[in-house]
Amino acid sequence: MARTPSCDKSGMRKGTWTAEEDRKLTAYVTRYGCWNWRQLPKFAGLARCGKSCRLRWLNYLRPNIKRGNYTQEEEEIIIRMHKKLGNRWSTIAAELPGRTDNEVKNHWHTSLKRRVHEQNATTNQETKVLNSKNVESTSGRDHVSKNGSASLQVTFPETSQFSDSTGSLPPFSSSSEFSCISSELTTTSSSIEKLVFEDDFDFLDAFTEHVNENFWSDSEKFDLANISYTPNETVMQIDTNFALQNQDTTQIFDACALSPNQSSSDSLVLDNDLGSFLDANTDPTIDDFWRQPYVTDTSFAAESEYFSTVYDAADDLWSQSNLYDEQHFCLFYF
DNA sequence: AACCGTCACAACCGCATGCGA
DNA sequence: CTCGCATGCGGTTGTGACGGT
Repeated sequence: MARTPSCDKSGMRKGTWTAEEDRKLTAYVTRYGCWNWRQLPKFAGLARCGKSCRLRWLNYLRPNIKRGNYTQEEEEIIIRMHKKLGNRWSTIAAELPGRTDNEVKNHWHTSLKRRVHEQNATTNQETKVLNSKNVESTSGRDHVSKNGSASLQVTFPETSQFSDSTGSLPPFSSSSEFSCISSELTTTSSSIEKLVFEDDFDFLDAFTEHVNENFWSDSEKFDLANISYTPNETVMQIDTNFALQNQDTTQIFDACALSPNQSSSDSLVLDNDLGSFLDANTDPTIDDFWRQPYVTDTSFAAESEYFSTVYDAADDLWSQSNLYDEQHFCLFYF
């Protein structure tokens, strides 16, 4: 599940992220945003490449990441969209709030792919059986039990799915077959008539929207009660225009508090001077995190032309805005 | 207890794409 | 238009967990 930490040629760490690294990355990104992934690890005190930081943030540390087992609805969406789009994992993941493309991809490869394959195999086999029975029987009574009940198995073409026009059927069957049992074959026939064949899984769209609508407001799944966060919006930007235009969206929560930080790995992160910015703010509380004066060793920053530019921009922003008050957090507070 | 195969998933890698200079 | 950089995306790999023998 985890990789053994190692270093590449340039001294960058690779492999499993430690709790300490997670803490540093989370603290930095939630405070300063992902303004430049390549430069970010240097300022965050991480001996990681920017790519690794980005991946770790997007796939694990980012707020509102949904973890744990997939619901049946989620799996149905994945199957439906994969059938429609193929391996476009990011697009598929976009339909599943809180799930990452990496997670969806893994889940597909580890369980859904095989399941779909088995279903298709079953479907093909049943198609053959049904075809042979059709040849043998002219009555259409496929299965008639001793008590008189009839079972009609309908195999759908691979590119089609069914829906119930009455809405009484579940949106998707866990099996590729639909079995309808009735005491009267005529009843069976009328049930079949209710089926609406479609070229795709469009019948699931409404269901999908239903899930999406309720997902973010379900405070029992996530502690969102006091969080104002737009999922598709970068939390913080070192961009004065952005910040000034988005003051209403700048309330933020302390992602440190939400960070899993549950890795059992030993803390192997390489300490360096660049990480010292965190030392003054270890274990901040949700209430006071953004109001704490930001004390850091900026001695290294003077050597960085980029950071100087950022500093100037922040200073300019500071003089123009009132971001640092009870309602908003402070982008920079030196 | 030791070995082995499989599973789950975090993380890496390389290529594609977008964008600004 | 071209180039270089940053980021996004999908394929693949590595590793711990776990169950079976």
